[in-house]
Amino acid sequence: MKQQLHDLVLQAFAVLQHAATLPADLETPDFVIERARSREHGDFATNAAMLLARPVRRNPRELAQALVAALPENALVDRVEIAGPGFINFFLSPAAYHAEIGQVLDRGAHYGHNGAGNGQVVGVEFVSANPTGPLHVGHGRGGALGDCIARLLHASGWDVKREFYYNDAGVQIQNLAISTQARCRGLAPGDDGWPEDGYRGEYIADVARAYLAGESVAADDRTVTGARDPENLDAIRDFAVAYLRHEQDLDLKAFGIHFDVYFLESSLYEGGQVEETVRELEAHGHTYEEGGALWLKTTDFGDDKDRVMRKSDGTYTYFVPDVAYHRSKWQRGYTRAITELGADHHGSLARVKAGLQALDAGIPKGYPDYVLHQMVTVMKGGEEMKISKRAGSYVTLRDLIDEVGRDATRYFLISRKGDSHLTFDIDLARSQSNDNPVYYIQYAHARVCSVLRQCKEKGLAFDPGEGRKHLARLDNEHEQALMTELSRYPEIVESAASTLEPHLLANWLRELAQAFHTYYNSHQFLVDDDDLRQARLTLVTATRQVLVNGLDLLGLDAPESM
RNA sequence: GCGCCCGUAGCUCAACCGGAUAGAGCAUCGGCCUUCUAAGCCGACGGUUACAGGUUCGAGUCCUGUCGGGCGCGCCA
Repeated sequence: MKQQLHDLVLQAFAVLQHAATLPADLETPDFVIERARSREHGDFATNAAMLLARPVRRNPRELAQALVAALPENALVDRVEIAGPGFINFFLSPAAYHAEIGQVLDRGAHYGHNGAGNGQVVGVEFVSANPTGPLHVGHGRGGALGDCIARLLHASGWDVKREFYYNDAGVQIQNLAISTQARCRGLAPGDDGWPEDGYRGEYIADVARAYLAGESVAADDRTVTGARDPENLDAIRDFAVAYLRHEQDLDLKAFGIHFDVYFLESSLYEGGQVEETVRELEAHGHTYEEGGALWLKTTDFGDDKDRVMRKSDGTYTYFVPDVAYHRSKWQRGYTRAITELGADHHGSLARVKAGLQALDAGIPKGYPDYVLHQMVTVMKGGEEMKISKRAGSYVTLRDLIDEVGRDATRYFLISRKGDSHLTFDIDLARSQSNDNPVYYIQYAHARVCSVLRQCKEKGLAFDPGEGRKHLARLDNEHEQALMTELSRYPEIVESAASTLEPHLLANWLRELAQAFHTYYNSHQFLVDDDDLRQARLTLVTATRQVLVNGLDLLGLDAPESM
């Protein structure tokens, strides 16, 4: 709808230029078509005339008159009004909405999708937790965000690759190995001989038990069996990494997330890509030696100070493999890359971007797109919840899923903009009542299903193909409100995808559900009047389709009964 | 000290990359079940968008400054 109106205004603009009402060399203003907020302003409005006013030095309302007069006839538009400082308000015809209902039914699961991505490859990296413990709430937020972004981009015509990157070799992994070894020896946190900064969570004891029992765990296409030997640190490390990766896989599965690629940091070293990256940076003259270390001149690319790449002991700082990793994304054909991280890592963004630019490899400026999320505070019984039994020092994703279920967890983590802190209220998320937006939305879907079931049981005729002929019977305010809401869906998907902000969709779904519930309470659908019943059930069927589509983009179920 | 993010109703948060009278939910108060699921609906109350300037037809949104909160500033990851 929006696009069609946009085209109409463009045509009017061209007409005025042709008639010399507007200068022929005038650039088309960057006008927008937007939804009118109140009913009296029609369905859509454009600011085109107000934007023209300045360059041509004429009264905006006068220009609006001219534009309106030049608008081509179109079946979508009933009438056009000029209002306020020069807004052009469009009042759509009922037929415009009926056609949209037809679109919903015809396109089905694809309604709302668009081709913006044009089949290009986009790599979406998210979660990327190191295998040193169960996933925590922050990973959950990143996971829900990344997964929904991936779904939105897929629906927008991108070829999406979901990627999980993890460090399987560094200092933290060594710490994991030592901690597990201590548990193997029967030590507990606080005991003499317990490693300083060792991982204190109870889960480490589980790893040690499994290792000593010689259990086998499968992760990342390989199976590792516990060697039982408490002295073999390498074997312990291998086993612990596999064990915890397996655990994380279970967490992710329970959360409804899958990845196409698991990328190991160690592979960058083994494949020589870290070395290559360093050589390229040196070859392009963006490095220098000082104090026995190798530095990268990241200040040439917007960082606030230069960074050490290779320490004087010969090892690399962590950002070098980060650069090598993102270089590999580019080399693997990801014309676009999205990296989802906790906001506590925002300090590394500038240097990774700088490193990529310093490669002079044709990587676009600004690559990759970073999406950050702020912290999550978990509240329960009016108090902040900080610890879990298994992990000790933090609330795990599994804790949340166990407490409130997968759908509520996903919804609550996705429903707020990433860059503000999130308070996760467990009591609210658990409540199976009108307090809970997840159930509110799903209940709308279940109600539609229930109505359609009853229709069948009562032996009443209903066929969407037939109902489409009678949509003109939908003439009350609640039906109009619902149709208007439905027609917004493609715009919401487009907007959420292009801004990488799934919360727009989460919030809108609530509005759609509300429009449906209001309608449900004010009008009977299963009426005796055949044509009217067919029309109403057709509208309700279209509503169900859009609910299903929207819930799916958030990774939520659409239950048929509740 | 420097950098990034945030500050909107009592609480949790929206506000379509500058638009018209700033919206929801929760909480509080009051109504609606002999009718397709009351996990629902309707209504009321609630605001100087932290503060002060600036930009323009028009600012919660952009710019500057102040205050308050979070995070980051290592030859740690």
